[in-house]
Amino acid sequence: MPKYELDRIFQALADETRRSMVERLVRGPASVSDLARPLEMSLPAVMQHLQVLEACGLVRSGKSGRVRTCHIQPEGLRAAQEWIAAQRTSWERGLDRLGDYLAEEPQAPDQGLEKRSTS
Amino acid sequence: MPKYELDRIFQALADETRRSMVERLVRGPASVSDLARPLEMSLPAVMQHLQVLEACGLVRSGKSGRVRTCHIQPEGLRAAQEWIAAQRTSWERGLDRLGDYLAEEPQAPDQGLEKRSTS
DNA sequence: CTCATACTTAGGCACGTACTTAACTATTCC
DNA sequence: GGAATAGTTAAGTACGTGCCTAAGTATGAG
Repeated sequence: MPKYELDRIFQALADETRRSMVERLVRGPASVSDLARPLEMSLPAVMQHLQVLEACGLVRSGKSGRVRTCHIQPEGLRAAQEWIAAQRTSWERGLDRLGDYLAEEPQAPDQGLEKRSTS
Repeated sequence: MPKYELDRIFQALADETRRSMVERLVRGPASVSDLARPLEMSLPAVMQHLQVLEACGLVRSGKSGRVRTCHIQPEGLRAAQEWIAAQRTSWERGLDRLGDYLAEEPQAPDQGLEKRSTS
């Protein structure tokens, strides 16, 4: 799991066309033409989006005859979701600590753990 | 919730610097200088990343005196996480259907619901 | 063999992104 | 008031992204 994997995964998901390709592929495998049909753009453009999705590991594909069949690889989605979940958890822990602080010390506004411009 | 919000949110998260700013901000508010200190880049560069995070609604900030204090706005993280969760759910439903299919019709390989090249 | 299908490659263009340095504005401290 | 602090604006550069058209390759059908 290389360090810049999340860069590439989020980058891949940052495009409506590629998200719609993912939305299609979670329902089952599809050929390149299947993916291209609803997308008002040229086939080479679809191929490029597909390459982005493959480069970050979200999609895999293999060729059989003249048809390339694509299927999703859900591991990358899980990694992205987990990063977001970790941030939201951390944020909620912060709210809890704030709650504790307000509950425990309603009249002793402690100060001294904060940022002091160390420069 | 405009249609291209997810574009901007995923785009914002597709950068290690901005993710590290989010990781900092989920632990509590911070000034621009606080955000910049661990980031080996100029202050204007940090400002630009901050603007990206604000433009997609992940962060808000306000100025008091000469200090701008930034804090996270978790709504966007939730929206991104939910899109991913929906795809993963859809994918898992597909696995379930496949399991049902294999369990119900182990010797009658039904065909006819699949993609037929309609072109 | 011949033709249509299903990609694939190459090249090019417009625009976007991630920085930089230099110069400027507002606040706070002495 | 004058200097340090915190942030902001402007302009420029290098590289990345998302499309296109045109021309190619490989496979399947007749």
